[in-house]
Amino acid sequence: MAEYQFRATEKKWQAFWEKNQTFSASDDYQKPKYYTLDMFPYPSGAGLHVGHPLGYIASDIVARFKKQQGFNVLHPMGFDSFGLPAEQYAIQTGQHPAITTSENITRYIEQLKNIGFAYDWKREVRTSDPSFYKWTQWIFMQLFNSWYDYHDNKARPISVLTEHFEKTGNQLIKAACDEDTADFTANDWLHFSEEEKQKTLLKYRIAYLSEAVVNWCPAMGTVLSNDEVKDGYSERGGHPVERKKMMQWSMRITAYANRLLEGLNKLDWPEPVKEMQRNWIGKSVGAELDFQLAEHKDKRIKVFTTRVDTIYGVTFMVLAPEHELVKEITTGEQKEAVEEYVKIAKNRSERERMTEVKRVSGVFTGAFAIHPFSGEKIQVWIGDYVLAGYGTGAVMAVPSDDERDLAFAEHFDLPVTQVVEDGKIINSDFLSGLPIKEAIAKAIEYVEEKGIGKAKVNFRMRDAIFSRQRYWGEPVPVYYKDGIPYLLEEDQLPLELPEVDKYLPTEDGEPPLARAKTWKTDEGYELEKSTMPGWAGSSWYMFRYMDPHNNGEFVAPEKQEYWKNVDLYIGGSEHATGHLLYSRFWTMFLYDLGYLNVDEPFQKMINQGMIQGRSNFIYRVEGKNTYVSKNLKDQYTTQAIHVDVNIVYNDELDIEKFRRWRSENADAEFILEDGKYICGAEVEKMSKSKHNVVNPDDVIEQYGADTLRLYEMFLGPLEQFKPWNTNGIDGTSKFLKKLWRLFHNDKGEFSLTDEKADKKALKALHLAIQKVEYDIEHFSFNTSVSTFMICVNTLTELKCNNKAILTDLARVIAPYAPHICEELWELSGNSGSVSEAGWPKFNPEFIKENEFTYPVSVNGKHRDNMTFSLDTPKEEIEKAVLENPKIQKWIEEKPVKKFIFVPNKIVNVVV
RNA sequence: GCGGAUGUGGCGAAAUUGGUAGACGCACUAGACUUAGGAUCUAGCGCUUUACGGCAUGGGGGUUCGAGUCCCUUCAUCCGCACCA
Repeated sequence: MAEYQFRATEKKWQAFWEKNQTFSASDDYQKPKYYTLDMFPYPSGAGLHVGHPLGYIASDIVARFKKQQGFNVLHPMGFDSFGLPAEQYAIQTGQHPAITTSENITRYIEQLKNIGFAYDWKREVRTSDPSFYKWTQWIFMQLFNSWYDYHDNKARPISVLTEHFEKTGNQLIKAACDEDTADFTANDWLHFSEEEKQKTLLKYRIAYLSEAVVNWCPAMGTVLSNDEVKDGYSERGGHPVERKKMMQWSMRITAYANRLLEGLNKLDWPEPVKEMQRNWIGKSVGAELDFQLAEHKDKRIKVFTTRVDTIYGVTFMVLAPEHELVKEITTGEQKEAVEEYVKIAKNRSERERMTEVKRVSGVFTGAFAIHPFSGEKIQVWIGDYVLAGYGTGAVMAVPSDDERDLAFAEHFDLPVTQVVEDGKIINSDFLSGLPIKEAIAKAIEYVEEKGIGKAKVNFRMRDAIFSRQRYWGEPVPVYYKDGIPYLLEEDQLPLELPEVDKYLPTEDGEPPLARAKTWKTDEGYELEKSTMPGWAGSSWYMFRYMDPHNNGEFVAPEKQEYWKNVDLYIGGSEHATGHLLYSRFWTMFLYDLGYLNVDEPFQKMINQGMIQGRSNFIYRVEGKNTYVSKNLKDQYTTQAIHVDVNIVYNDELDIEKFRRWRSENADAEFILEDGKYICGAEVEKMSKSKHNVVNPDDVIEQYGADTLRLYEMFLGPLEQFKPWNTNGIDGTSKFLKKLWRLFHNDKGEFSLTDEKADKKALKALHLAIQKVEYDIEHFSFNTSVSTFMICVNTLTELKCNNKAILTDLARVIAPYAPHICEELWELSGNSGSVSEAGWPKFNPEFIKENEFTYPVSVNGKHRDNMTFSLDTPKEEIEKAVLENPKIQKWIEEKPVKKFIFVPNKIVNVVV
């Protein structure tokens, strides 16, 4: 019998789709649109493993399904191709990252095409391509040229701001700006020098230059992330790292904090991701208070608190060691101790300081502050549990009500005053007796009246540092004149990466771009040497797919208006606070300036779980080239060794392949159980060194792309993390063979008839149609595969060869297993792609029952099944049930208390 | 410490509104067929019991005629955030 030839068939249809551009999205604005997108991958040198396509398969199913339903589907793929690995490879080998990256992308595309995705490859984008990053640079220019107006709550051109300055100075403007921005009048502004004007504007620009604290590694000449610093030394190389202030580009994302928070409510996203973003933004409502210092009447310590009501419980204050007042207020006898403490704290990374909760440390500055309410003198300490970067870098300590303050007070024997009892304020003068909420309101009122402080909303989120001292990223389109940054002209974009001799920083610590022969404008001005971070390109790429070849705009307005935003976004939840927040920020910004008609990039999102590796082990008898099977290993002293999972089947080692795997295995000996060598197994991350990487190409070679697609979906719920295990794949492979046989007779000839359709067969088909529609709506792809299996089994049993039913079946399975369904569709006498054949209409008539088999219970325990037609009245059912001897047996002549009858569900007799 | 998730056969899992727990698949067992295949088909497959039954969704308790599902409590595993004032 002719079996299904998956290799030839899959290649045939992949070529067909490519030739006919079956999945190219048209700009047919009459049709309803559907935009489904995968988080684009970074093309790593290792290629795709079997875990990568999980989310891609899910979105591909949705894309194909929507296309069959008549939507104009946009389903593109591209590459996030700037990044560190290519740069590090370049440092080691001298190969230009562009070459490495392009080779990796070629491999990725081959692998992706092999799986048969319905991507519109004509729209592919690469963030490292100058035609793409031209627009990343262009967006940076818009960010530089804008400020955030809190009055209208949107970004506006910087020209509007300068007009304001010319008329009224900066005092009437509610704008997002640096903390230290001084007031000035229109007259002041007019008399500012060019330099002063530009420096002032920098404090307002959304993309701005300012000093930021970074982890600086002098030996490597680079900035390191918190992650790369361990105990004050670089993770790689072990060089000392210091916290250093550097001029860095930043993004004023904090201006958007409220909108980023509010916007979450209208998004159809997984609740945990929204929650993570809410926590990251970290809005807290409270007040900012000024504490006057006892010895320096002109100096004040500003604190932020959410609990003004506990003000009478303040018994001391703590400053971050980096706080600017520390030096000024420290008294002579405390000077040495304070300096010592500051020095130690400086060497500890932010992460360390935040991690070591239990270690209480601090030093008294010798200074006192005056309590603004009671007028008492309270001690001012420094302690590294207070972070310079959050709030004002100082706290009013309320040890009675805050655990950390209490630990500090107990450790240093500082006073504690109880101010809250049973949710009411006590020992607090005019606040005493009030519930917390009312006390907060009253205290803020009082504070504002007295000019001690004001109500304030504080955010945990900080502005995002945008500079990277790296080579393989977008150059920043900025040059410097007299130390002031200016933008290039638009027609100078893209500002392409220069050639450099090495991809390392220079000896004096400048970024790699400083190595370029000329990194200057035509007028001879120095260009910016840092590059943009990885998230720059990925923050707007979803709009580029709408119009990927446009050389005059990042996207044509009419195209963006049609495609709007992404209807369904699929990717990992690890991007919850990075990529997903930055893309929302840039989208809102571009919306404010009128370049987009949506203010959110991704309407709906789901997170696919990661697929982990499943490693296999063999057990080598110590000192010998002998391996013992898993269940006998306890009889020997053994050493577990990772074995390539690709030569193990259902945990049984293929000994012949093992002998060929490595030369030293050729004469290995084996101690078998039941004639087999059984391997151990463990779930670990997929990695080359653990020999547990499964390449989709190998699975496809052996089973076909359709089997891989079905199996990945069948593996379990999409969102769940799960180990890859090839053991179950035979099931889906068998299913496709059965599907093929359904269309063929015993001799293997294709044979369908036009005989009248069997009712049971119609029911089986329509149950499947209904189920698939439901499952795609609910992202429950695994149960759809089960439904297909049930349907095919039923139709096989019924010996169904009705053409109408089976061609409909091919249309229903097509989104999941497109290659085989295309072939069956064609064999059935149709031309063109099954993806253009529409979606079969679900008819509830075919699955309608006229009787129902009820589980009959007594006191909730199932005792029998009874079948009744749907129009049987309740009384008749009750009579029949009570007369059923099997039921009577359990009632035992006790009186019936209640008769519960739920139509189409259950019958329960309570006695 | 805070937050989130998850816990169901030998394994992956299903159960949409509280209504016959374990669909579907893997593995396993027995059988059939055979140009011997990692093929196909049939039957069985949670535990326990000769059987009728009884017991089972991490443990304990509760609500309900009825709980994997709701509530309380507890344990375990995984993930995220972390002195956030």
